[in-house]
Amino acid sequence: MTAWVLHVDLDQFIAAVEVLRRPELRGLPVVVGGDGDPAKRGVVATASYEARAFGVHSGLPLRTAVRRCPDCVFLPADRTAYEAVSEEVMTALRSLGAVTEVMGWDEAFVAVDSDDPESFARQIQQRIKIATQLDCTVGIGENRLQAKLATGFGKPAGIYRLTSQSWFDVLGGQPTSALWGIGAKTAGKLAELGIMTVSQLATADVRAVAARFGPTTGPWLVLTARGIASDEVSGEPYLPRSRSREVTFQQDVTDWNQVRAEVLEIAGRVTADVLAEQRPAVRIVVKVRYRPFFTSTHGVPLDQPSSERSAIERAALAALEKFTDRRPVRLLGVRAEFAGNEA
DNA sequence: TCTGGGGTCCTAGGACCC
DNA sequence: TCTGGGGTCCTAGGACCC
Repeated sequence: MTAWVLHVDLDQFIAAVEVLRRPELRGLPVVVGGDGDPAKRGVVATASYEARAFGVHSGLPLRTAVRRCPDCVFLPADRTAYEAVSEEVMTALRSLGAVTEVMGWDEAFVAVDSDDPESFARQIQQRIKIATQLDCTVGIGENRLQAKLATGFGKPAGIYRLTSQSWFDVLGGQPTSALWGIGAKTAGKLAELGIMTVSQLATADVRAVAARFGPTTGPWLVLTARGIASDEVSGEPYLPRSRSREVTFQQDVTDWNQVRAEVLEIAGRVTADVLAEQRPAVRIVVKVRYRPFFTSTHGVPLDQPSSERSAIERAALAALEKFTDRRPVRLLGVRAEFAGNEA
């Protein structure tokens, strides 16, 4: 028996949920995001494969998406619906009895001891399909990193195994940004060091990378390129570190009295989230995004841990007072932070 | 005709203490 | 007298991910 990590990833989850409850959309280019009006500020949350053929992808501004695909069906994001289906998916997954760590609405890691992990992966796909009619892809690896990256090679609806044996054959020549946790910025900095590919990063001088990225991140980058990572899958309940709410205004807010009023409104919603969490907040952070797109944050600790609306509102206003710039505001956010998890 | 919303983790720099 | 060095905590920002 060998210990494997499986990464389960639902295929175009949000679009698939929408098609499920509106079967007439099947086969059409569907774009979900914002409140469904592509003339407004907002970005694409998910695009169906048909919509992707028009160059529409997640993160794309809705206004750009509608220009690229005027015939796409635009739908509002419906968190409640996705959370409900996600719950069904994860329940089906857990019913197989393996340790399962949920990573979001549409992703989970599963720990499996088996000589035939592909067989277990097929069971996962069948169980989820029966429970929800949804397709998923399963990546198989010796650790979380390998499993996570394997999934990308199995889509859609497939199974793919990536191990230390095959790691460099599959990924060695790929750009460093193909790795989980390396984005455009880090790839750019690595390129300045002459490191372009996964193989080059894997064989790079750790000290040189650490000098550029710090004593924790540097060695982590090199290990990641070698396919080395934790194989731990936690079945413990998830404890959030923070809860936040934010709003992008359709028109920038210029009146600072209105800014204060909006912060109070958002703080009220955050309070509800904190109460639902049944753990007191210890710090409140306010985020302001000014026109055109400059973002800044300021926070204040609470005098004592609290879930009281008045305390959270007071702290949010105190944090807001730290902002001296009165330029027009396009986004406001309020975040409540919980105490760290003591072992 | 720009650039959502909800999260996590790491780093750098200043404050503060001995 | 013109200034050390280490450690820790806090804050703001950066980067990444779904």
